[in-house]
Amino acid sequence: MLGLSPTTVSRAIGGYPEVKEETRRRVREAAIAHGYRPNRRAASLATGRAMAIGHVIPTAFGHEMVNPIFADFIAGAGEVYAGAGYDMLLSVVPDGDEERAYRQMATAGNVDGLIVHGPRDGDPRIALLRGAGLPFVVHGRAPVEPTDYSFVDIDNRRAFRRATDLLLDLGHRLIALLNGIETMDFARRRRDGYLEALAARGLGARVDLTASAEMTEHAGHAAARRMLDADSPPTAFLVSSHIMALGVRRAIQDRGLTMGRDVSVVIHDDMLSYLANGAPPGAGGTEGPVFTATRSSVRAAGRRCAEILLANIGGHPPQVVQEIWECELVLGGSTGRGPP
Amino acid sequence: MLGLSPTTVSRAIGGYPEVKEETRRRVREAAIAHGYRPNRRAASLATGRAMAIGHVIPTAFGHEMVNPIFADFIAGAGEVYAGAGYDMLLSVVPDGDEERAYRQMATAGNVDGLIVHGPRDGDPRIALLRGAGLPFVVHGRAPVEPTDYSFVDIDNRRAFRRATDLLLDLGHRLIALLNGIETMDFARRRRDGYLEALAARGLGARVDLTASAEMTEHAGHAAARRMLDADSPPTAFLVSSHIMALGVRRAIQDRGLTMGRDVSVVIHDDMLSYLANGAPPGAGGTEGPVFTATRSSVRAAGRRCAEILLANIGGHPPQVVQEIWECELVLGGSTGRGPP
DNA sequence: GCGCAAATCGAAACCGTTTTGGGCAAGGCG
DNA sequence: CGCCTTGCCCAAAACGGTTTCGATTTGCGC
Repeated sequence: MLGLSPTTVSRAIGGYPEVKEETRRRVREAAIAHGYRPNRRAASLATGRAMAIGHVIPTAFGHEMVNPIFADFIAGAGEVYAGAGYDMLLSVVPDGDEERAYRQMATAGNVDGLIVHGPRDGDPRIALLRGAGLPFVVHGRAPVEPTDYSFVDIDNRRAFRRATDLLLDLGHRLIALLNGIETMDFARRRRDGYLEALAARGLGARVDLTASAEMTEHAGHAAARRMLDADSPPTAFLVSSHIMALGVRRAIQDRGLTMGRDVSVVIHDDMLSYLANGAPPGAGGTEGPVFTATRSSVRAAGRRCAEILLANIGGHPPQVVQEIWECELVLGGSTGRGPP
Repeated sequence: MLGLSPTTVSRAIGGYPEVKEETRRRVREAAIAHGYRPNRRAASLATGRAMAIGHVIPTAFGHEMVNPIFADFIAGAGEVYAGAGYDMLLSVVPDGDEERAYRQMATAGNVDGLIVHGPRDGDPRIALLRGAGLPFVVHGRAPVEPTDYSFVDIDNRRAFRRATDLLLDLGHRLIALLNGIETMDFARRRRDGYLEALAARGLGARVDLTASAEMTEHAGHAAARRMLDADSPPTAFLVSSHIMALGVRRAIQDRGLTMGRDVSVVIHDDMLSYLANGAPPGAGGTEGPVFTATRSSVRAAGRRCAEILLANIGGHPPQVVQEIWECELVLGGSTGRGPP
């Protein structure tokens, strides 16, 4: 249309210096006027870069459950991708097929890198990806101390150690732990922190005061109800997720008890956007946090993982970045002194 | 490696008939032995089909909010894509940039179709996509009666009409509506159903008993609290989302009232996997629903949208499929008789 | 006016597939 | 034996860009 070669058009749009400014302007104008945009697939083929990042999100641990933190994590990562011109490729797979999905993404060459979510015991994915030579960043980390890959994680052990210490300091002795499924690394570490705090005061954990389940409202309710109905019920709960804690609160109220007075609750808060713990930032309220919580934004983690991955893809040599974030400990209305 | 041409390899793997069975076997074995997999981008370029579906998920309505129903919707759609060999391309964009994101996906040719989420007043996206000649399916529908595009929606008006009727039948007269943001089509229709039910009994809506906000726990709490503190507070709440209702329940309990006895609540339940309303299927409990609810699985909607879209892409001629699903009305413990 | 560097552009190769249009041998039929 | 089909395979042309290499023009110093 403009009497120019594909070469020049490509260079004009790509911002290369060897085209006259006026030509570039003409090309740009014609492009927007006619809605022309370079075909991503063809460009990818030519450059060898897919300009896309893959996320594999597992669904179901037996049930049809999708972890609600993904929405926020993905939102965070997505912001970064969008800013850098990358696409996000999502693969939703049943829990067992996960490995196949990773392998497929790695070899089919339609992503330049991967984010690995929630590593588990003896997770085969990391070895697999390292073998495939594809850059990746892990959200969380594998149980054995990793040495040579990038990850972003929170200090789960320390967070739950501090939370347990807080409850102990308040005078609680019967502290229940409502954890996620303990084949997941984060749940394992939280349990360790909990046990460590108890042991430091010469206390042992009572088996009937710990539960490990999917982090749903229902599971929280069921476990809390069972414990509250037993002999010598707990006076405090340590709960691994906000959503689970909603079920705990319901169970407490079912029994005619008041949270924060009769029973204390400390949660871990991922700062999900639709589930602010108290007034969300910017709402301008004076309302404090509902739950006392260890907290760390999963959305920020998504952003950070994406940044690290993109840096690893773009800039050589690939840097190994390992970040372990400290959680904030916020005091809310859900904790009070233990029984005398 | 096998002394075969690319042609034959392509046909062997693609399952075309003009290759000897024994050759096909050799190719297959060599492929898995060496981890060969056809490059998706090159294949896409050659065939003209991207083998990917785009989803644009808006973040923030001013705040940094990502709608929690996306996780489940996407999980449903993802199942279908995976089964058909399609990828899912996600674009997370700030609310205003949505249109640009759609246009980009449409013209860059890296998707074969799109799912449009949550259409709004005078939504430009539909016209835009129709112009681009890209197949799409809308989750929800536009306010003006659509004629020629596919969508899957629930009968929001009827659901809220029935819910309101239920509360009226129970003797409630002061019924509050806690709705989503009413520029969204679904929220508009729910309001219509609510008003229609009131009008049918000669009742008008009190402005101070309706609220329209982001569907967060906090917004639900704030609105319910405000209403409960006012003169002649409502005896029942109609709440547009489960999460919002958690805030309502908290507000009710803050006031020392009991949900289901002092104040009734009816919600709309999207059946999110991590937020089962009562015992999730398969849990084997005898516990009934916590909330009385109109309900419809958003995950099923995701599956259905994906099916329709893939059918439209694969089979010609493109069929327009328009489905309006009826919600189930389930009775839970959150509703009781109104004041005498 | 000449030589040389810089600016500007184009031709052609290439990315890794799929698909079209044969080619060649074997087999069936008259 | 010649012809036609069938079975199996390959060469080459797309697909729509990017990039390398080279050509032509322009600018500048002398």
